[in-house]
Amino acid sequence: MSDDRYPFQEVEKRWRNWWHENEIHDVDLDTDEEKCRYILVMFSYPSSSKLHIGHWWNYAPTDSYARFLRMNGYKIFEPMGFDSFGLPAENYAIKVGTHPKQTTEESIEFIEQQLDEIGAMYDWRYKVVTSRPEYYRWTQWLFLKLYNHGLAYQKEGLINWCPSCQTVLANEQAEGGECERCHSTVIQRKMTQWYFKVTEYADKLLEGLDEIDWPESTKKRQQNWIGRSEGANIKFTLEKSPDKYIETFTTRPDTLFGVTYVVLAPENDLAIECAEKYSDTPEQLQEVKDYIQRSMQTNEVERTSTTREKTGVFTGAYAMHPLTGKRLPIWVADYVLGSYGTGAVMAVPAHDQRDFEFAEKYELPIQVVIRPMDGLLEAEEMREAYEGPGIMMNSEQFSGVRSEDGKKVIAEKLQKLNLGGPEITYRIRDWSISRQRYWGAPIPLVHCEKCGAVPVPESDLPVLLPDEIKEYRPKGSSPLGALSDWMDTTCPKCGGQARRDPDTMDTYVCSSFYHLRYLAADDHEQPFHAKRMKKWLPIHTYVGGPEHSTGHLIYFRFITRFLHDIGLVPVAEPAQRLIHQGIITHAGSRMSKSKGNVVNPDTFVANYGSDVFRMYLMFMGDYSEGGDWSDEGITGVDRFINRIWRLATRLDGMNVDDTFPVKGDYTDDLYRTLHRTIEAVGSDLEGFAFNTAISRIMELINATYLWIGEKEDAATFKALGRLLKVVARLIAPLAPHFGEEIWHRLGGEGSVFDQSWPEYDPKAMVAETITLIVQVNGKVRDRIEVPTDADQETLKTTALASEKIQEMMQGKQLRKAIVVPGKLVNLVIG
RNA sequence: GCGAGCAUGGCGGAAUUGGCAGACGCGCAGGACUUAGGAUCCUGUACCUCCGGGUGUGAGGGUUCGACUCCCUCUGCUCGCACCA
Repeated sequence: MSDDRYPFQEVEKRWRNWWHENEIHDVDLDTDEEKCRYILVMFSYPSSSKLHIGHWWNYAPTDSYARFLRMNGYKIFEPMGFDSFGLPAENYAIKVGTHPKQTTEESIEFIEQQLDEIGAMYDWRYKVVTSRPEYYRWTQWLFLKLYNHGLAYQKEGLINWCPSCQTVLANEQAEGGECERCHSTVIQRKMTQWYFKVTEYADKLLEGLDEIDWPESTKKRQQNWIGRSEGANIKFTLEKSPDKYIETFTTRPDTLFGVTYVVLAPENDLAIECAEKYSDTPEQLQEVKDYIQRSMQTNEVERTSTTREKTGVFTGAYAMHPLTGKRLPIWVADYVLGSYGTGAVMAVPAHDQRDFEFAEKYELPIQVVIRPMDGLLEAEEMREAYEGPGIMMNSEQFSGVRSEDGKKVIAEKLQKLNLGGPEITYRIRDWSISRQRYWGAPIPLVHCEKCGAVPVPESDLPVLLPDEIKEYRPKGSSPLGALSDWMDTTCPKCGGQARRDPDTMDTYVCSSFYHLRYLAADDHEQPFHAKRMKKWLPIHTYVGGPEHSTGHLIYFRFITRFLHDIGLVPVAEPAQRLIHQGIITHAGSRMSKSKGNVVNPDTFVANYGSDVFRMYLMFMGDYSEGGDWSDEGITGVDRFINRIWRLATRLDGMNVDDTFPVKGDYTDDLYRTLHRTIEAVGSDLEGFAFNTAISRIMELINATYLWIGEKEDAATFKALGRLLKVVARLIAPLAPHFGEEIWHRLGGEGSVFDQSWPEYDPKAMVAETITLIVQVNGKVRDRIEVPTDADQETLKTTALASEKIQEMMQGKQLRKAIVVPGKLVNLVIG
């Protein structure tokens, strides 16, 4: 390593210390400043003590963006904290055989140091750590608020159970029937659990999507996840017990006359009841029981596979058609889900493919009631269901009505008969939040024999998670349940004997309000800080992975809206703009230990420095698309930094004034490039286009090298110094230590991050001449220098006057000339 | 199965939204400096070529004076959703 190399080790350490000592990153949350922006990146969970490349990819560019805004005159709040409760932290503790509190606190300390190495502007005075009592006190407070507003409730129901993690999972954590953490197959279990009524907010969450600047794909995913369906609720009374009925939900009430049977989900308790009490053929009971037993054991993935052949059994009972009174056999089949709608459907084989397949298999009748607008439909000739719109037929007085209108009319008719009516159903389920694990916020509730479930009074919060626990490993029920000292308590209502709720809360509860808590992290008296929220919310830009689209990003919108509705938070939507980071691959595939292609940031930070490492990450590709890591590629950024370094060190000992570069001191070309670069870097950074921002600065430096050549005179150096002072500001957000170093080396006063972003002059970006492209029949044939302000006619005649063009025109006719001012002339000849 | 996105040199990737394809970087080649160069600086680098030019943005077609960009068909990859009634 030669002497003139940029000494990043010393420089980076020096500036980090200087920033800390001079409180450069401290933000005054109570400022009166108007221009304030809250920039947030999703916090990390300390599952070990090392930052991986994904963390860098997430945090460094976000920080660069925040620094850029700061230089544009904004006060920036860019906090960081730790999502330290939950499975990753706990599993790590179990792996190393140490108490989770200890491993978590140690990890946090290490990670904090490593985060510091990134050189981000975090103001650690506003750190949140979700596993500390001063934080989870408010997690519990939130639970009580939801409880008091009727949005937290307890019920027995089927839940997702991960046999390996030994805990309940929310639907969002068990997508595809797999545990989000360990990828074990999730099984269904009946348990009593606490739920938050996110379903109550389904419509509000959908509507809110229109107001926010989030990726369309993410909005779509949330829409699908919430899954709003408009339709009707229809009741089918039981033949043998007319006061009882089966409730179904359908989006196609217009097909009601085509119902030929009714299907119950195996989970529906009516199934056994029908077979037991209302069956014509009671001997089938055992068969029904066996079927239900079997399908309950089938796992979710298998059961919901679309390719699987449908199965079912007849219960022996019949229901009555609400309008015709016809007898309809009641079946049990597992293609009907217990968790959606009412857990029962009216089957219309002619107009629903699933019912069609089932009817074919079990030889149930197919009744056509909708015909296409311009055709006929015969049941005997059908190969598949007709699911399109059309005209109602075989539907008594409704025949001839268009199916779209029929939906409404039928639903209204049923409402009059008190046999149903219009209904909206959602796919989203209430959020189950009880976890049978140790490392989480205890649910602030006690169970009293006399009074039932009683919330812990707010003044008694936090309900501390006991440290003294021998066995915190999961065992199927909460480890806290075995701590009788902790479990036994008195009822806050009657003072009698009571037991605590042994479960802890899902960590998504912790992260559902952390963005609000950051703003009051120094305040231990109240959960939120009204004045600061008014100033700083909503989050201007929120950065995190797309994998949180239907988890955290729904919960944190839900909780923010809830708190807004009860008047505690000034905004309904937490984040105005959302940006997803892409995935960093290596050698073309995702990094994983098993593939052995994991890139360790520490190695590269040690060899090239934090700035070069973060800048190469940003240079690799589009932020939202990610990029492919290359061990060789990083040398390009390293060279680039050193090229600037060598220019700057030429000026050592020289006094550089603060004058902005003056036109005549450079070649016109370089001067123009300077202004163009300032403009482009600014707009690129605003749009998170770090890769092109960096390449622009590279171009400027390349042009500077060509301009300076061997020149060493004082005037040139003076001009170079002024130019580099602009470069220092341009590069500072991307390479903070380096930017600060260059700034000071050139005699800059104060932190470079307190300087204003350089201004460009639009006039200076325009050259006096442009290269006119002359095309013949769409192909480039000549390039001519012309004055920038030449009018269309001049451009045309200039093009026609070209020798090359004259040659090509020999014996041909000019048919048309398209002139694009400032760009090209296309001559159509033939 | 349904839906979305993507496909550009040896490689990572640009392209002001219909107007010079390949910016910037890696790699490679040549030159300069040098005891030396795996440092640095400069030049070149899509492909073919009879040196006139011709061909090129996954494949095929279309719209247009003009298409990486818009439309249709197909192929491949990535990611969602997946019996939601």
